[in-house]
Amino acid sequence: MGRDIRIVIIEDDQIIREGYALLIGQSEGYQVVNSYVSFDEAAKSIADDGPDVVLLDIELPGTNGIQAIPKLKRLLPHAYILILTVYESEKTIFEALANGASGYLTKNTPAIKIVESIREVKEGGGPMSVNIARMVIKSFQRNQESPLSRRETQILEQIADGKSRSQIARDLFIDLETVRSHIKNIYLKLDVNSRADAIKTAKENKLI
Amino acid sequence: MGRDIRIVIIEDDQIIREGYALLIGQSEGYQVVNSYVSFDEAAKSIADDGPDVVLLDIELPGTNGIQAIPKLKRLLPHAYILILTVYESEKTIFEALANGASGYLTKNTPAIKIVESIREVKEGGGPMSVNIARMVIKSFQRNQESPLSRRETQILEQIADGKSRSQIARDLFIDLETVRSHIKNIYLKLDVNSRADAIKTAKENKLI
DNA sequence: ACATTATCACCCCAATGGGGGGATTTTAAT
DNA sequence: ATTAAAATCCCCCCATTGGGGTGATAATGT
Repeated sequence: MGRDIRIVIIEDDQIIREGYALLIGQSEGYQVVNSYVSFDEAAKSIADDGPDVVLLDIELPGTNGIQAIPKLKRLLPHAYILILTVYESEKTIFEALANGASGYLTKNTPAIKIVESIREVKEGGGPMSVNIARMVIKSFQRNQESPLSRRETQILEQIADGKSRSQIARDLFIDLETVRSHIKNIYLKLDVNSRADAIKTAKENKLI
Repeated sequence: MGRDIRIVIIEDDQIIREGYALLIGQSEGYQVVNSYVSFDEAAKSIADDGPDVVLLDIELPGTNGIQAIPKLKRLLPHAYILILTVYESEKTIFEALANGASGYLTKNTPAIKIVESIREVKEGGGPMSVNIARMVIKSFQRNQESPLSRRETQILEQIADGKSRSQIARDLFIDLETVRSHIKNIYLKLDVNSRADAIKTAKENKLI
């Protein structure tokens, strides 16, 4: 097999930081090359550490973990970033993933699973804690009890794609007035009176 | 602990179907209550089986797995659906999750992992194969080399939310003309000349 | 058979969107 | 310190759109 997986840990809590370092360092094929208490500390020399995987906490002094992700990406274009945190808010998770994190583990994750996830992420996987995976999957799912009919949902999707009434009419092979009528009914059902509000309400209720 | 987890398998390949049944039936706390070769077969009596978890294949004769998900949901509002398939196309995965699947495993998944995933899904988790998780996470990630500036990206997001120029101007505390100017530049950079095309191009390239 | 859904019609008018042509200042990177 | 990029703002034009009313009729499905 190849050389050790090089790991850097960024975590402000000393106990946790050293705990991880010890845990991972003991595992065959893993090498903790450095660890930092903050991103701001890490920024100076992490490029020289040349890690394959960065274990990153969210709550950090100074630059927080979310903000740190794109900066790390610039310093280490080929490294994978694995979030390891107690934060479980939907917003935080999606921000982390959108910013380029390759995995998201919560701190209750068993030690073996953490070590395993580091390998997984290096091999192109996307490790997630079970609760995180649930939230991620839920984010894909539509509301089953939508008040909108199929046609209305379809038209609302096109509206969310920025299409004008006439474009929608052309695309669906129906009359302009029909589109208008559908949109009116959508507004009625969602209790809104503009495209923007319709899209907002629809997204909030996962209708589209 | 509680009673056994009740499982129904829908899978057209006899070897695989019986293999799963045997594998899962042997595990402590798991009970395969029935298995079917297609959804159309299952539809008749699956409600009487009262499963907690349905293992569902995608490629099925008649109603395919994707189409079957919402129908299963109606027949079994409280059951979890776990996709177990060889299909790994992005479209299929997202359709399955959007339709209400609670997990997505590929058939190369080790036997132990399958059994574990059934429990996980019943406990509210969202099990995924590593390759699936990678695709799901990737779907959240933005294109790092966006040609758009921050402000432009922000404004394009608002456009995708259906907002008018004046609404955007109000929300960002800038002049209407500034918004106009930004939109012009967005159109230039994306080589489009309408909101709809801008949104389309942006989504295709994961700029928003 | 009855309610929902889908379709189409015509009234009005302010606001919008997109195509031009610019300029200036602030910010960031080198 | 220089310079490029980004962000801000200002005019012109005008066809199209979007939203508010107030309807009708045919198709669909439960």
